[in-house]
Amino acid sequence: MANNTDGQTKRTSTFREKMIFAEQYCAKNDLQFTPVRRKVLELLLKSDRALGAYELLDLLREVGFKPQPPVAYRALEFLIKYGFAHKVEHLNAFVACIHPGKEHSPAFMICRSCDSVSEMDTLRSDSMLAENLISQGFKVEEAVIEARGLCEACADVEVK
Amino acid sequence: MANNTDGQTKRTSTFREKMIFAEQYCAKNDLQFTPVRRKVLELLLKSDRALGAYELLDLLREVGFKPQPPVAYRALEFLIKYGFAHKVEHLNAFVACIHPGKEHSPAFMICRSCDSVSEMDTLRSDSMLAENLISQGFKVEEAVIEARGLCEACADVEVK
DNA sequence: GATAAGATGTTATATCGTAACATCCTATAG
DNA sequence: CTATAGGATGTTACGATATAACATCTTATC
Ligand SMILES: [Zn+2]
Ligand SMILES: [Zn+2]
Ligand SMILES: [Zn+2]
Ligand SMILES: [Zn+2]
Repeated sequence: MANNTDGQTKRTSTFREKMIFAEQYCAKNDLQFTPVRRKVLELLLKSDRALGAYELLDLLREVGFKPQPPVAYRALEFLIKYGFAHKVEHLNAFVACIHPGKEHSPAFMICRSCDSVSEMDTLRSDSMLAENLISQGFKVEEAVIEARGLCEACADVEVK
Repeated sequence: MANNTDGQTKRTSTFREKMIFAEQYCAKNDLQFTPVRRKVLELLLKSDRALGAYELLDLLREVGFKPQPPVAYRALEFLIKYGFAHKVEHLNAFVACIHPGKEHSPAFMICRSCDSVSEMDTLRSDSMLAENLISQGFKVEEAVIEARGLCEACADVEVK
């Protein structure tokens, strides 16, 4: 989680930074960062797994909302549209973006053992892929890359 | 479709080759290439779009089968397991593989205008991606790449 | 306080996918 | 020629994911 001495602090800090960024981005662009939208983003940021829409609905109910499915889907639609979250197609589930505000197509690493989902740090995959496909006559506008396998921690455990 | 003088012939030929390959592969490996499985593969091969499971069910009914959903899903499961077809996650739909028998993770180009789905010719994307992610400590076992954009034909039309 | 735009509440339903169990079909063994 | 076992299919019933459509509320602006 962190390469400083206190994982929790590091994580909380990152979480706060992301929430503040979303706050400011919305203010700047006349977008309403409403309670449901804020809470859904919070829940996604706090999870290291991708969360399904109905899972989010349950979590929202636990904190006092009484939402029907469209509420979750609309919040997710907003977060995805403005780059705060992504959908992981292979899981029909959703994650917070690790670098919101930067134009990019996401690439995910999904661990089959612990179900963790992490977004690639680099944005290189975009250009790699685009160049490759353009040579085949296809004009890429958006791409989804989802790799399944073992995360570092789970690979270490499986050393047998 | 073809760079010979008769697109239909070329396509039919490819279609036949793929069916014969499946036939022989199943015979060699003690797999049953049953009527439903054969028909589903035929339908996928003849389509340039990805087909949903319920769409396949309708098509099967048109040719005399009377299948319930599990029938289609089981045929697809078989075809995917042995490399004759892939699922396009972004569409919740299925396509025939263009190079069955070769171990690979598929990469798709999905046209937003005509809905055509084509699989990448090369298998390079596999190694590209794996190398990239391994450097981040993730061991890729399988990957899904789905690019959305414009196919060559539709890009030409949109020249405005 | 009227108006309009956007957000949310609510119902109902569409779409995608699977668990579970019955039945059939085809080997190969006794 | 049964028996029995495995794989394939038929069938019912449901679970999980997602959206259409319309009512209501909130907020900002005029
Ligand atoms: Zn991202
Ligand atoms: Zn893991
Ligand atoms: Zn393929
Ligand atoms: Zn096209």
